[in-house]
Amino acid sequence: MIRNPALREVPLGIQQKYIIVTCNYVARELGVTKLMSVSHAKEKCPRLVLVNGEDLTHYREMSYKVTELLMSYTPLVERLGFDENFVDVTKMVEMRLAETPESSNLTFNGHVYSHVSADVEASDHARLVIGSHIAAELREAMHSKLGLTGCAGIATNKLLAKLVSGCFKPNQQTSLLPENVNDIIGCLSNIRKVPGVGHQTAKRLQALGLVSVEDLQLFPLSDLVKEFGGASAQRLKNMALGIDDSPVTPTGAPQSLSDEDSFKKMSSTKDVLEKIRELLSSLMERMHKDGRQPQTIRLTIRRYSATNKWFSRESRQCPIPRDIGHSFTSGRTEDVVDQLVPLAMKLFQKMVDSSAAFHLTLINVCFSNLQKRTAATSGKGSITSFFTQHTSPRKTQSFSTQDDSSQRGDHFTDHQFHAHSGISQHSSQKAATIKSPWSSGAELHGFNRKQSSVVAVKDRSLLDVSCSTETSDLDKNDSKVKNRLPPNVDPEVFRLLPEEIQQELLTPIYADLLPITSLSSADNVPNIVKNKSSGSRTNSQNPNDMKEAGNNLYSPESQSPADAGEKGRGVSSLSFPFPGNVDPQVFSELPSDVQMALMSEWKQEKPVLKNASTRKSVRSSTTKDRKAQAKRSQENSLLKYFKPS
DNA sequence: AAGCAATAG
DNA sequence: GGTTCTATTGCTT
Repeated sequence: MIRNPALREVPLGIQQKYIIVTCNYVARELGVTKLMSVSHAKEKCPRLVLVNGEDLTHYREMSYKVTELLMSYTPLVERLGFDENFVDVTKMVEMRLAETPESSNLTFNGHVYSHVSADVEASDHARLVIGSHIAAELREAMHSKLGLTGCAGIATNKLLAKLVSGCFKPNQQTSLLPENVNDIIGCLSNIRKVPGVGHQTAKRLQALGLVSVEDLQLFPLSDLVKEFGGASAQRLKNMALGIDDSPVTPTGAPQSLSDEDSFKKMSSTKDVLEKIRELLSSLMERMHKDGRQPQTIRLTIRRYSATNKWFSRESRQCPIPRDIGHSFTSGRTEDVVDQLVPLAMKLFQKMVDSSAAFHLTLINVCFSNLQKRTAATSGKGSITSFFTQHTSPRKTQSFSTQDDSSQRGDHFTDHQFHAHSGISQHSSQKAATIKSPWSSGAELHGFNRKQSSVVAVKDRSLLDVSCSTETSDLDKNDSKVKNRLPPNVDPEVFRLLPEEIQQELLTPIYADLLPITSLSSADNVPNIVKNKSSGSRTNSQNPNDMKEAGNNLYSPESQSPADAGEKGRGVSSLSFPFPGNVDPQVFSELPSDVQMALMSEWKQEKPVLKNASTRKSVRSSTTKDRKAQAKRSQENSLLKYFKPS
């Protein structure tokens, strides 16, 4: 965050080690790009002002302030990195819709993908329109309360919200209509641009001859299954079609805190010890503010290798002994550090034979398995007290109401309008892939971050807001499955029934007698808005007026999936073990993605369902449990009853 | 539970 | 695609 307005007018670069991880627009105009080496940048722009961005403290803190601000509107906020958030605004949209008169002026706030927004018949997209208004409000709140600008994308699922968020860059927002889904995703020239498809996956796809999204859309699912297994294959295919039923899962407090440093060369045990002590000290300070206690410590290293195979990190971890854990609470952090250093050195020795020569290029120390402290001591408006408080009253909800997931978008801006006529597909794609830029706004700031974000600039943060809007049409296979359960049967109750009874309830014949739950009413599709903020803080903002945001959490409701699945095809031709307790008739009527998931499980490829509820873990359930729960409620607890015994 | 790969910003 | 500094999820043992 650049607090000094004067720096906004000067070419500025954020430096980490010998690299410019990001820079403002002024610098860009002078030829500086992200990830450029400092020496190269200086050649291009001798007057480039450099700011060290290795310490992420302020950036991280601002990042959480953004998430907290969004959570003051709804608990359904999922972080993606430090500068993006997905917000499921389905419920908010429904509430507003219920109280908006038929005749109100419905017009999109911001851009509408591939349309001139004023020309769109907004009444056909009431939910998305409301979602766009909410996104604008969230962006405005970020600006007025935190001094940040950013982008937002409003769509019916996370994948789409993210893709559309980058269409209009600095500080703007864009909504995606269901009829334009294929326009935004189908024309991506490279599959790599699809969120979730990284290098490795792209390589494997390329080996199959698939490069563009369209290639993937047209590729037979059965062939994809051979390469990736059922569950992954279906996920890939769905993504290529713009289908994403993953829920916006509240992130909550972080599950681990780590600190690392990279260097050209470290080859003495003494240096290693000093570095470990340094990393532990700063980590302890963070842990102290967090208020929780780690139960596990992990040390990671990266060794130099001539074969430029920078990759691979190696790590060793171990539990933190009880007694040390105790001094955590009361003790001064430096005392704890003194006790942890030898522990960490033991881990180091497990990986490196210090009697021989070694050459490290990075050391990372991580605290994980974070446990809440006993009530008395926590307190203070720390970040985590905010997140941990509501750990959960999340009740799983019943199927029939489905609300679901949303997506996100990014960009903030004050709205605008637009004019532009068709957005060129190509250019928009490009923007989308670049993604996270913080764009700085034109007027207020100037920082822009793009992909790698990291950084240093503390000010900026971003968020994605997702909201839901209309759904309609996609028939969701999920809905069909859900509909197999009598509407008045609570799924949680259902799963407690004896298996035979369950089977009976699921028998097609029986199912046909059941009333179809109301849902398919066309309007249940969720929308998602995603928001990204970019940041620079406007100048006179008072950074400390956040007070405790914490307490206004609403009790979360579970979400349900929103999108449609795709028509499955020849799943039955595959050979796989068919568990005896499964009725083939029932199986054949399941949506293809569910069939795939089950088959994967039977084949033990990719278990789709994780450990079912039987975990009585002592540890406070946090994000993970919440995710599992969200997923369960979304995936339909029916699946587990098909597991082979 | 430990370690690592993949993905992300 | 890699650079930096994180963080999460899901595999495999």
